[in-house]
Amino acid sequence: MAGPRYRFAPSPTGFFHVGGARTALWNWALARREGGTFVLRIEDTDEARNRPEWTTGIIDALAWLGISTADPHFEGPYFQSQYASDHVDAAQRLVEAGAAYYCDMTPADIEERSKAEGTQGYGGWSRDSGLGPAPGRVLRFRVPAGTTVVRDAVRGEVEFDNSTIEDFVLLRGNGSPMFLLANVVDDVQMRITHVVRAEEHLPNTPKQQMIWSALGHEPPVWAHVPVLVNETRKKLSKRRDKVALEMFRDEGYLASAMVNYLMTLGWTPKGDSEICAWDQMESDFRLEDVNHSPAFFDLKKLAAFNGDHIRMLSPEAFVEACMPWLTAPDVPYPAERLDRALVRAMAPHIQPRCVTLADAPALLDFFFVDEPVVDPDAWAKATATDEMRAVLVESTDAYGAVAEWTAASLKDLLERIGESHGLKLGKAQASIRVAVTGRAVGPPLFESLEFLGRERTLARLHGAVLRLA
RNA sequence: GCCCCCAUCGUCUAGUGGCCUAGGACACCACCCUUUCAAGGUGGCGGCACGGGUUCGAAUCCCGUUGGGGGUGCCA
Repeated sequence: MAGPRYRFAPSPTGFFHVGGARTALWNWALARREGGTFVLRIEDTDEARNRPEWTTGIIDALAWLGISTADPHFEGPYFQSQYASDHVDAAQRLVEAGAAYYCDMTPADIEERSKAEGTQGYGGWSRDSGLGPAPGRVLRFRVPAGTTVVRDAVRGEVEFDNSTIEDFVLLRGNGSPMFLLANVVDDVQMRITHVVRAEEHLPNTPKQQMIWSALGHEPPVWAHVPVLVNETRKKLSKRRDKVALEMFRDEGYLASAMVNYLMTLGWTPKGDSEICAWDQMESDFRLEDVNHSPAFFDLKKLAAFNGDHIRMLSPEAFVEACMPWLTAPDVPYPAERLDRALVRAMAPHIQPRCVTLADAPALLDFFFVDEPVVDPDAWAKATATDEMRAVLVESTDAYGAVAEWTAASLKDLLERIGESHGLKLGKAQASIRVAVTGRAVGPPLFESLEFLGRERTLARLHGAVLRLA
């Protein structure tokens, strides 16, 4: 496919970082809207190659976000490790062009010498020693005098004085290429036109840009987007923070909500609402509009987005999305007891009560268990007074004799019984609710009773009346 | 140390010299609605880091200070 080529280059670590997810999404939106290509290049290491599940994890996570390998705009995955010989070849060309030289100083040598001279870092001491390649010698880039200007789509022009950049290492003493070199060589070879990545890479960009030039190519369009931070304004880290996308997926966050939240962290869609569909965001997203400052990854706001997106689902789609949670191993009923039609009927009552899909089972499980597990505190509160107990007993009798088993008539009946004891509906329904569902809170009671059915409701009420004695 | 980036309510942001007595969203609080809990509705709390300029006029432009973050490895 012609058009711009955006590359996304994650390194496999066993989980997919939410910050990486946002960068992927922004690249994806751009590549698609501009009729270009999203190039996935896995920056694998030895460890990653021994753990293929790390790579499939990345692909799965991208797919969950809607970044599909089957899409015509998707290209890859490539693996950096496959191109190691190209990296070394490129380094050779740099030597021939005089843009790189060999250096035999070890880190200890450098420290000693800089200490002696009272300077900082490597001073380019081997620049003109004319050393050839040999084991233990590193290849360094000969940083030219002058300044390097990085043209960045989100930050504008960033100028670096080359004298502040030391002659960095291209090839290690054992001949293996450094990340910086490998990265550029791959980008050149894959004809990458746009590099959109996290801000932490900005200080290394002049180095990469110099390699691009030394290799005889125009550098790509750079774009350094702000990092995601935690409440202490530090870069999100796996140790302290919840950063694995997979974890959110497994906890019942909707992909659409995750995508919406991530897209709008550091960028705002045109319209008057930040709750926004993918197509809209894809057509609105501009690097130029991305914020310059780090953004706090706010779990509460994510939760709010998720609730909104759950409510936006059609009842059918909601049921479908909930199924994995409603049939999970830890659910208190056998999975085959789940009544999908019943869930569908209850869906409008369940949706506004879910922050995540994982909340659904607790709102519905009383339908599918033989006997609900009664929360003792809730029971005690709901049967605390003589009036409340009387309501439970009388409504059990009345429900046994009711002609029409509908939410409306059940409500009507209970309302009257409650009034005769000076209780409003809110109080009067409490004991019935706990008796039938086991909990003090849940979906609307009378609708639930209607769907539960006369027989099962009455059985639970009789059991509760017995427990009163 | 040196280099780079950043700075609007607690948080995410709108804002590109007059429309700003700074708008929205999340969170929080109150009230309304109500069949518990939610959802929904209405309202409230709350911010341009500081100091100098430029200008008739600055959240917006410039300089400095302070604060925060990142980079600076034979890590990726």
